[in-house]
Amino acid sequence: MDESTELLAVRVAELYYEENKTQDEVGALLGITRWKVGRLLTRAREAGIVRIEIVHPRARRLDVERQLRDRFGLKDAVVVPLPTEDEEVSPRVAQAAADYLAAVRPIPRTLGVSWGRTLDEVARVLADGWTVGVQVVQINGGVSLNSKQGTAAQTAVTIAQKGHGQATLLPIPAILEQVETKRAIERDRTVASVRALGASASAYLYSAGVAGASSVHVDSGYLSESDVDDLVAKGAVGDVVGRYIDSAGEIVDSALDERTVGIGLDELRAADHAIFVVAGDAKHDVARAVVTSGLCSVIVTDEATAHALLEETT
Amino acid sequence: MDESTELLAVRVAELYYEENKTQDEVGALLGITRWKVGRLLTRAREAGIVRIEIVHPRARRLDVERQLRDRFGLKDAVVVPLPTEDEEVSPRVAQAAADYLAAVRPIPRTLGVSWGRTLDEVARVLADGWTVGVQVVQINGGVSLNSKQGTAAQTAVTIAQKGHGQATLLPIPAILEQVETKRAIERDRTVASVRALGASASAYLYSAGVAGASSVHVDSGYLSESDVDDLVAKGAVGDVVGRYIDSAGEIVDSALDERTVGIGLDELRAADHAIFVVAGDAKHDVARAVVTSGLCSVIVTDEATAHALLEETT
DNA sequence: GGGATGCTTGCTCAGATGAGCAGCTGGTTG
DNA sequence: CAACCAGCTGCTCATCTGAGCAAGCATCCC
Repeated sequence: MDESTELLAVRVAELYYEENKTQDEVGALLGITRWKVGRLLTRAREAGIVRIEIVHPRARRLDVERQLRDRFGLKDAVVVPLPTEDEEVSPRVAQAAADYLAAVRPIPRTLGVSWGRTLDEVARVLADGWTVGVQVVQINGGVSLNSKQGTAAQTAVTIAQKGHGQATLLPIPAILEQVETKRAIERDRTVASVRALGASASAYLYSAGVAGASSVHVDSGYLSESDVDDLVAKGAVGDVVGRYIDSAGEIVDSALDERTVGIGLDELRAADHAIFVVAGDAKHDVARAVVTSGLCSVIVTDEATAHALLEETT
Repeated sequence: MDESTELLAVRVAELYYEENKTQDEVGALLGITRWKVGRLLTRAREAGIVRIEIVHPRARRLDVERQLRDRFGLKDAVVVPLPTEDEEVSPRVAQAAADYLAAVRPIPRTLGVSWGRTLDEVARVLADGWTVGVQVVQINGGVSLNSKQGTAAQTAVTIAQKGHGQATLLPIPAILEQVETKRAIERDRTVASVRALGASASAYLYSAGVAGASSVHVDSGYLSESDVDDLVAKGAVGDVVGRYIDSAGEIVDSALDERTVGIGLDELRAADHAIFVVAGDAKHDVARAVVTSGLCSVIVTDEATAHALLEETT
């Protein structure tokens, strides 16, 4: 588009969009036909001279969502735009996840949930009465070894209460010290029944953690910093439902994995609705591992993460 | 608009504007009628959820222009939007002034110009061949007492050359030390004829200076800093074609004014096209004085200045 | 309780708009 | 020099969209 055409397009756009004139009127005013006006408007939009944006905390990026679905064979994707100011992204992603959860059809009777800061936020912003009579099951161990115990249970309970249903907790440590202890616990009738209920869930909601010193597992005392360093050295990028995976989505340390209580990755991969919620720049690598290895069927994330996933050379 | 309506409006806007669906399709997709879709779109635009902006260095703010015209009884107004990044406004305003000048109808045969940094920029960006056979006349004295002599002449000459016409200069100081000298000079046949030509111009193009230590008059040695301080003490807000005015647009110091060579303010007020170009936050006060006292019939400025003018309580 | 009021809804209809087409123009190539 | 191609122009026609209207609905006030 040469300069004079561009300038004309600007004038046309001003009269049409800011002055609310019809294309006919604009044409008469500038001495051109209404068809030319229409064509100039199209070109102005394509050239980005006219920018139409939807400014709302709960807006979504449908084009990016489609790309994610296509590229990774996802059932669905929800991408939230980045806030303009120095606002946080995680509340927006959490809100989007809550909205998505409330809109899942068929309505999940049984919902398997993981825990963590992200899911906590989701539970908090979930609308009261988002469904009726849901059965929420915790899918991985979540009793903390230090002060912050209870948040894992809190997440599941909140989601259940707001869905006018009930929560079934898995009140055991996420990672045990001995394989034998883990096996013994899993043989326990109560625990086994919770695991079975979890396995039968029609939808799962979970997030991921980054492998590093700030991991929740270090924080809550299941792993030492050096344990995590070892995992990273072996290629770990983060954890999903307590299990550490590498960039290909494979278990990094099978011995550790044997001591980890909760749903298996294959169960997630086989699930109808495996809703993966992830926000923030630190989690791009884990997110990529999860998405490329088919660990989720639905992703809820922010635009920056989505672009990071898509930029990867195919 | 309550929350759920707003959320619906966001979804509607996304599908309509980002996915390019028809209102009918959007309605079908969301289970509402197409009329409701249309109404939601209107409300979304009104509520600012959908923001349509025209991003172009030569875009204008027609709504603000209208307000300026109405409020101050101007013949015309050109308002340029503020650049988003840390770009300068003055090139944009200069470009707008050049565009405006080239579009003035009837085409001015004789154009009176002032000088200064702003007009210099206008001259520089003016399109070659913006008109044919124009007669450009300098309307106020412009021989500098120090190094930068020639820029005043340069401005007029450039505008004339690009308009395939010729420039008539006023090669005498802007302000003389003695009233007698000024009178004597004005009696000179050559000077008088230039003044007469200037008075007969069908359009004037000029800017304004801020009264202060950084004034061009101090810079070029016509006035000392203390002279300007005195003027400010007497209420001067700035100068127009070399003459210092107060916020009411009145001459501040008639003795000084008597020593100032060039067109009189009344001649500007009487002119058909008195095009006033002003950019930058520092000049809001002078701009207000010029505009409220009828010194210009056309203003070319930036959005910030325009808003400053309009905010003033009536 | 009854009526008035203001808001929303679905509709008709006219006006606005985009897709597609044939003719034209200007520049390029053999 | 003629043929060709790409891009632009003005047009028809089908579709899309907004204005305006009457009915439905909830709310408020006496």
